[in-house]
Amino acid sequence: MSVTKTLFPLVSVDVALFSIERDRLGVLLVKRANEPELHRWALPGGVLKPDLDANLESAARRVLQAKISVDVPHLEEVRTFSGAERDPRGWSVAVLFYALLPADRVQAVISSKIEEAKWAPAARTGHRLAFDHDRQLDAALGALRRKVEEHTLPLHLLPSRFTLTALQHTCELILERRFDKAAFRRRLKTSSDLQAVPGEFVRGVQRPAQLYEARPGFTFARSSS
Amino acid sequence: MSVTKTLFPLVSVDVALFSIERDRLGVLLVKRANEPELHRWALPGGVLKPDLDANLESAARRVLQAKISVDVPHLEEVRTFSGAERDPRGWSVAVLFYALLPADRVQAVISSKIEEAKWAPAARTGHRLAFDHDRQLDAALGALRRKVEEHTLPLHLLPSRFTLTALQHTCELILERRFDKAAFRRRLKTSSDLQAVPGEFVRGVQRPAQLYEARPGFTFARSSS
DNA sequence: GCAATAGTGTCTATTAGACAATATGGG
DNA sequence: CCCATATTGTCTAATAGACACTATTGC
Repeated sequence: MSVTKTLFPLVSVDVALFSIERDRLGVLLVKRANEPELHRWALPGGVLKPDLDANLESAARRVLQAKISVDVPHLEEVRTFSGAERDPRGWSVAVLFYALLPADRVQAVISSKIEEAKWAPAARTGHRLAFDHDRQLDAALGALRRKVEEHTLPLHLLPSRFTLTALQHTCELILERRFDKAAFRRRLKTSSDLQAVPGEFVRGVQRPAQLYEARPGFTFARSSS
Repeated sequence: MSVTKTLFPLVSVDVALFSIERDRLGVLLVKRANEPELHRWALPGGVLKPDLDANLESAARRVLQAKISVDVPHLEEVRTFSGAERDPRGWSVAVLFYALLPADRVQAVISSKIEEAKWAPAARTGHRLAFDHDRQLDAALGALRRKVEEHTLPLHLLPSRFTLTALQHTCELILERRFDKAAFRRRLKTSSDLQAVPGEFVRGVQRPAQLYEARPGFTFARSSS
């Protein structure tokens, strides 16, 4: 093992990519094609390349592009995972991001994938993931839920135009909890995140439902500084 | 410049150490003793040493110990700052933490310091800090304020025993906003974070004030996962 | 008693949840 | 008309802020 491995940590990014699929909150898993942890399911991730990446967030976008050919509308840092034990290749730092993908682009991801990939229920994947990715997924899901819990709207998980019922249903899938319809809508009325699309409705065997879209400038990111 | 510099990023940790001093929220600044940014005030920080550090949080603790000989009761990751431009030495990743120091240990830090250090008002230091540390301090202060805003008690900024008035005053200094006394105390009564110390009071020219302490197991950390 | 701060009680405005009522298109 | 779902209204409980009141000590 070279000297650099003990003096420089391995820096990588991992991404928990969330979307709504099969009426649940799903996370994208990829099957590892290399040692270590060959053939085990994992969050998409990759090693930072300073010559290619402007910063860690760019690295995360590059990884998603390389593994599953997808551009995501929202990407946010969660936290780091570090130490000598988490990866057998040596002392490593993984910077975890989560990303949101609109539900209407779920199929595109699977069909354009480069490596073997699949959607799994975010809360219970049914696999033991590679490395510390089970903990990472827990942390990413916790971060997403906290945001929605504090009333930030996960609009990036929806098509560009959506009904209030669809939005409520999305929040319910994330938090695994039902909301009261009247209270939910009352809150949205006083929010500046949404605007109705005049004259646009979804029709069915019932009263037409008004379509809404995100106000220009809407962002899921926290008002950090 | 060696090849390693372009293949491996420089990984370092920076710490915004907060405390209450001179009746305000202070942050500890150290004067840089080396190039680059020689003699400029900065957040204490240092390069990760995989042979010494179990993980990034340990690295942050080691840096505080080395620069100002202090052990902090609370340390929490904020986010990363990364890219080729933030440090003239090359592509770098800085992992930012904030730390809380009890007010009764403020003097000890300054007197035991190894490098030149001082406390400055956290919200307006009065300096342009080295590298991107102005942005880092903004982010750390934002993270601390969000926590207090969502009703987490910054008990690590107080002595082990304190009055409710002192606790309220600390919160007010952090958020730069006054609270209503009755509402503040009502909230604390239903919280499980505090317990009265039976028979312990602070006496003065007024009615004695009950002393409180943190319940065993209290933590300022977020219930992440 | 007086000053000073500790600690409590009360009123009101706001908000969330429960639940019911009304609206409107397709068949 | 009937069904299904959209959308709105009402009642109530919980909570936060404003403000005032009472309590207890040193002097």
